[in-house]
Amino acid sequence: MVAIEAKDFDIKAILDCGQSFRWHEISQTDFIGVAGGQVLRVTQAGSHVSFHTSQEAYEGFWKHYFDMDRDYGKVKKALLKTAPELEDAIVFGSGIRILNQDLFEMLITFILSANNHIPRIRDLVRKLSETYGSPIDHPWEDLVGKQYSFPTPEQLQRATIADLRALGMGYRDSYVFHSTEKVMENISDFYGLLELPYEEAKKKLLSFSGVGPKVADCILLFSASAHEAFPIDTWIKKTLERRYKVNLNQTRALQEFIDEKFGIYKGFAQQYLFYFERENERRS
DNA sequence: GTCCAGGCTCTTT
DNA sequence: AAAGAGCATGGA
Repeated sequence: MVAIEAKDFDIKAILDCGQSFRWHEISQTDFIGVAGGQVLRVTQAGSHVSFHTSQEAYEGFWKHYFDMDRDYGKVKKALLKTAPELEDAIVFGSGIRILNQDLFEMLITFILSANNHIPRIRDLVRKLSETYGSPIDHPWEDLVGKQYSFPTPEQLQRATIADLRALGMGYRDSYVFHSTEKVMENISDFYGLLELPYEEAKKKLLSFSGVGPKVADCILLFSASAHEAFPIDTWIKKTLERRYKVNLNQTRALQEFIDEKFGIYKGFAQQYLFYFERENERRS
């Protein structure tokens, strides 16, 4: 087990802010989930965070996954400078961190997210993993059952469009199928996206079936540390409209407003706003 | 039954 | 460039 003292770390906020769909909430301070072919349990008591895994696995994978090398105090300070009115959202989501997840997993997951509810996205990702991924041994089966890795491109290529439709993903079946096919044409080129500047990477992602501006931004933000991405979805639209009285139809003007308001850390701003907006609606 | 969801594709102005 | 129709599925 790896125990650390962490600043700016709230496991519930991190795993419940819509960036990952592979975690089980045992309690608000106890989560079990899958990434990188491993199952991890994370428990938290105040600033005391325990990763129930080996030192090697933590250093070699999870530390980067949870973005532990970034100073979120600095991020929040920079955001508050240009957008002081964000304080309520930043305080509320103070422990959010943006995960570094697998690029292919984000591609497929966020294709599935389009025009869909979060619980159903979670369900589809689980079914995909159980059907095409690999089983992983872990000590918490009594709590969360058997766990499976998210399928690799090779594994997912075994699925036909009809297979995918049968899982319940609706019309997104062909998007998933064709995007997987495109990834398989040149896997190293696909993962090379991670090294490209944001604009170039986004342009490439937009050529994938089922990937539009919003989905591309989510993929880049959650797998490529592209914090200049600002995914604009239904929740963010509501927030921007209410807080800033912006005109959502004027795409260019909106983009300029976002750039100026949130600067180079706009991806983090988006996440604080998304979490704040969604959690407050849940309670009301 | 209607509305909507971390929107996209395709067609028409 | 911008706007509109259609889209599988399931929860509210």
